[in-house]
Amino acid sequence: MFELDVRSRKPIYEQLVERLKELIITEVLTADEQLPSVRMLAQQLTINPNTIQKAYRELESQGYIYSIKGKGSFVSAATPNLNSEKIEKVKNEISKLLSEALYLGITKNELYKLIQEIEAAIGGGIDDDQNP
Amino acid sequence: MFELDVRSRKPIYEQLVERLKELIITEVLTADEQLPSVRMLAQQLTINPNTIQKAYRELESQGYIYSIKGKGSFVSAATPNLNSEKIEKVKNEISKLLSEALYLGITKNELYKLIQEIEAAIGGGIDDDQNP
Amino acid sequence: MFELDVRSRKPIYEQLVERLKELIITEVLTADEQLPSVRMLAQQLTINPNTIQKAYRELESQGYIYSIKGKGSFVSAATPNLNSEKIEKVKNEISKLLSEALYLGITKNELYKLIQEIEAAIGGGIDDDQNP
Amino acid sequence: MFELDVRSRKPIYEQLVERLKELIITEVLTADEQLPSVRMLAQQLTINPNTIQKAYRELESQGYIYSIKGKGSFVSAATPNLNSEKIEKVKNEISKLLSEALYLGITKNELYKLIQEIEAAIGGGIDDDQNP
DNA sequence: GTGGTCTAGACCACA
DNA sequence: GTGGTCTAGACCACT
Repeated sequence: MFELDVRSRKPIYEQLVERLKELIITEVLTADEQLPSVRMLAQQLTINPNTIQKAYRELESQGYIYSIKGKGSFVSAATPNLNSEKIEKVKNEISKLLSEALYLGITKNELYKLIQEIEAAIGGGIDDDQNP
Repeated sequence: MFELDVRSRKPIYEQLVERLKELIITEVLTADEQLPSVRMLAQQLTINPNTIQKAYRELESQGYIYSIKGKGSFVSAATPNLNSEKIEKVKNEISKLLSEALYLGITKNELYKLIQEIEAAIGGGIDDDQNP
Repeated sequence: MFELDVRSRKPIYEQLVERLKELIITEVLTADEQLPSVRMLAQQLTINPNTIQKAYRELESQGYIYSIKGKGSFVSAATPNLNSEKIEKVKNEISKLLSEALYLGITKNELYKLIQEIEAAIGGGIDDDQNP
Repeated sequence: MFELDVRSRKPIYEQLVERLKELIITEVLTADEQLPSVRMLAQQLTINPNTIQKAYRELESQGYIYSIKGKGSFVSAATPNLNSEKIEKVKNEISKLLSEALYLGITKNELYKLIQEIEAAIGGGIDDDQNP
């Protein structure tokens, strides 16, 4: 479920954050569902509990999960901390990657298809703007 | 020409790599054009020459530029290291960002518009599949 | 009557303390009124009795309630542990929060309004210096 | 400059965050000023560097400072990450404290005076809404 | 049992 | 030199 690459340049805790975000966004993990405990996950992945906690803390500050002392960590319901600043940042990142993609020879059609696929993967559970 | 943000979390050498990629992709820097020398650029940007060199090395390994000992660094002709592996990687990154964007509430239409804009900025120079 | 947010970072017992203080301050709970028993409240809120007890102990040590063995817990008559030390502490906390508020862009007028509102909610029962 | 209470219930790193916020808000530390390095401060306060870093990281995620690998940590220019959600939260905290203050016998006038003082301490450097 | 804090000490990446 | 990541292990607070 969590494939970590300990050799990667990307820090382990960031990989964890990414992976968990993904699971939350695709609703594999649903609202208020309990996440594996810090210690258990640490044992399972054979990494240090502190590293897990760092990931969980980051996810919490980004609004994806919430942690309660003595009880555990849980998935937040929908919308994370969304301020327009963050949205701009994401758009900007996408722009850069898209232009690189086009330069590398990925066609517009492929990109459109990509969006469709992603929407299909997520959209299922949520009412989207498909019926304006 | 090179606006570096010393406050950014992103390492300066990475910013340089990104910016130069951008200039190459948008064909502001054209094939076989000579890049400013490491020393000159370092002096101009008042940053450490090692940092410039690291950026150039990175661009070379990604296939965007090539260096000739004793002469300098030059822009590669179009298509950099075009292995399918890299394309997959970029697609993957885009997927992640797109799904996060949708989760954050950015609409499909906005994403389509983004693609259009980017294509407009680049498109002229590259043959795309716009007329299938 | 007691709306606890199990998702909050704030420990449940602290939420209880806060809520009970509020009820006492706004005189919903009046002097010498009996508080619900630890067990009843625990059952009603479906939380651990130890948690309730911890809250009651805290309120007692702060002078808001008093407990009589074998009889129960009761609201103290007005003025809790009114030592100047505590007043200084509260003032200090307020100062910090106010300066952060101003820094975040909340205007003085908003703060004044806040004070007015709170006084309106409480004021009736306490003699204030509103007519100097 | 930094008076830490290692015995306090409040975690050391939180005390640090508070204190640094205070220094930034009151403009003792000004925009783009360099903070003491993680290691230096750790040595000076005789606490573990990780603890300092935790504080710095928290301040960064709240938008008060920014850190650059290899260079140091610096005070952000003015406005931190201000979303309306956070403002509401601060207002709420203030409300609670104010009502407790009034209950403890602090008068409205004292509170007004407190606001004036704080404004004086901060306002000096910034143009406030005193001239509408 | 849960999460959270802190330390000591190692090693990496950046400038 | 700077910040950043990670580990091993201790101890605390909450339920």
